[in-house]
Amino acid sequence: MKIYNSLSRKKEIFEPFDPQRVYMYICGVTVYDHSHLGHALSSIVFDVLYRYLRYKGYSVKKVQNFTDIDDKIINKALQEKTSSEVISEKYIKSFFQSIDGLNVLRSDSHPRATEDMEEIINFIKNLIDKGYAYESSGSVYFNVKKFDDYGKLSGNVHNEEYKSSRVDENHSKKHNNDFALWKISNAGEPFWDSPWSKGRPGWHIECSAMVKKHLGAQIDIHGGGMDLIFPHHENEIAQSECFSSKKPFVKYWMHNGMLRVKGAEMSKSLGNTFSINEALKRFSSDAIRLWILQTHYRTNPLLDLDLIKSTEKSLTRLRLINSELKSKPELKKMNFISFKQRFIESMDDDLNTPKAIATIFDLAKMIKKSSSTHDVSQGLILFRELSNILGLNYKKLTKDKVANDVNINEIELMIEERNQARSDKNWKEADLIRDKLLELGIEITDTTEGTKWKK
RNA sequence: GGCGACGUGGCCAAGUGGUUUAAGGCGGAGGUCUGCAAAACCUUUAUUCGGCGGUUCGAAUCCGCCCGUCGCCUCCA
Repeated sequence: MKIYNSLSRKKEIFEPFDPQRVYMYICGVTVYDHSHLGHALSSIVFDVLYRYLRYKGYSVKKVQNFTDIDDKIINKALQEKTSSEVISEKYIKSFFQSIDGLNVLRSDSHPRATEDMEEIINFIKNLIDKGYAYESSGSVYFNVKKFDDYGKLSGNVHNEEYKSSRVDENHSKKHNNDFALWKISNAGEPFWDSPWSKGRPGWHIECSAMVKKHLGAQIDIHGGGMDLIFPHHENEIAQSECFSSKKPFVKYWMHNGMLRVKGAEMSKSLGNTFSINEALKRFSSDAIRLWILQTHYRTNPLLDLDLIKSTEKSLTRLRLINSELKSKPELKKMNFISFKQRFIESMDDDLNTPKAIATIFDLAKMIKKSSSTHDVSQGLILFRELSNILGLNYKKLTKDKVANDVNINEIELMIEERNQARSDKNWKEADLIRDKLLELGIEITDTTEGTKWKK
C-alpha cells in the first residue's frame, strides 16, 4: 500500500514500525461549536483509512483528541454566561452525534486536553530541562532556534521578516516564531496550577503529550486537515522530537484537503455554518460519504448541496442491489474476484476512493446483469464487504414522521380512490388525485404489487 | 513577499509516457415497462484532456513559456 506523506511530498510504501500494528492519531476538533461539513470530510477520510487498514489485517489503534480548553471556548462561555466545561461538554456530545450519524466508527480513544493536564505539564517541564523551552513572565515558549529541523514539514523556514497580521500583544517571546507551550491566565479565565503560573496549555502541546501518552513516542500515521500543517503539526514535530530525541515522531503525515465554499459572502451565512447535524436531516449518511469519497481526499472540493443531492440519487441503484436482489443457488456460480482486486488496487494507491467507488458501481452493474443467468451470491457478499470499507450501509434517510400534518389514513384513502378511478379508466380523476398527493409531498409508484407511496 | 496545489465532456471526478481513439457518478437523448407517469433496467453521450511551443517511435501524462483558478503562511478538519 502506498500513502502520500506530506513530509516527503510523495507517495511512499506504507510500512508501520510494527508490521502487525498501526498507531494513528487524528487531530480532533476544538469544541466550541457544532461540527460542520469540513469536519465531516476529515472524519470520513480517516474513518475509511481506519476501516481499510483493519480490512488489510492490521491491528489498528486510532486516537482522536478533543481540544476542550482554548480561547474560543472561553469566549463562547463568556458569551453564554456559562463555564467552558458546559460549552465543551455540549459540543463533544454534538460531535459524537454527528460522526455517529455519518457512520464514522468511534476511535479507540478520544482523550481530552483537560484530562491529560499532568502529562502536558510534565512534557513542558522536560522541554525546559533540556533547554528547548523557556519561561517568560509566567508563560512558557518553545525556542524554535534550538530545533534545526524546524520547517521540515511545512517548508516555512525561520522567517523573521514575515510579520503576521495577527496583533500579538505578547512581547515576552525571544523570537517571532516561538510558540506558547503554556499561557498564563487572565483573571476570570479557567486555569490549572503549574510550576510557572496558573494558566493553560498552548494549543500544540496537548497533541504531543496525548500522542505520547496514548500511543507512544513514535507513531505511524498522524492525520488532519491541510490547514494544520503550519503551524500546528510543524510545532508538534518540534516538541515531540525534542522531547523524545527520537526521529521521526511520525512516519506518515496525512492531510486532507479543505472544503471550499462558493462565494466568500456565503461562507458565513450558509456554507461554513452548515453543520453535520443539519446536513444529516437532509441527506443520508451514505450520500454525504459518497459525495466526499468521490473526490480524492487531498483535493479541496467545493461545497455544493446539489451535488450531494445527485449522489443521493445514484445511491438508489446500489440500495436496490443491497436489499432486493436474491441470488439463485441453482444456477452456475459466478466469480467476482477481479472486482475485489480492482478495489484493493485503488485503495492501495493512496486511498483512491473515487476509483474504488467506480469499481463498486461496476460490480453492481455486473451483479444486476448476471443475476438472471448466474448465481451471484459471491458478488453480493463482495458488494457488501467493499461497501462496508467505505462505511456505506445503504440505510435510507429516515424522514421519520410523514409530517404530523399528513394523515396516513387519508393518504391510503386517496390512493384507493385513485385506483378505483384507474380501474374505471377515469384517467383524469386518477391523475388529479396523484397531483393532490404530490402537493402533500407524497410520491406514488404503481407496481405489480400495488401502489406504493413515499414521502 | 514565502510555501504549495490545480486547470479533463453540461456538472462532479479518476487517470500522470503505449492494454486509454480517457474510469465512475449526476444530467441529457433514445428505448423497455406503464393508461400516462414515476421508479427500475438497457443503449447512448469527450478522436479529446486551459493555450502555445518542445522532448519522444509514441504525451492528457515529461520540459519551457503564457493564461486562469485555488489552498496555506493568523484560530481552523
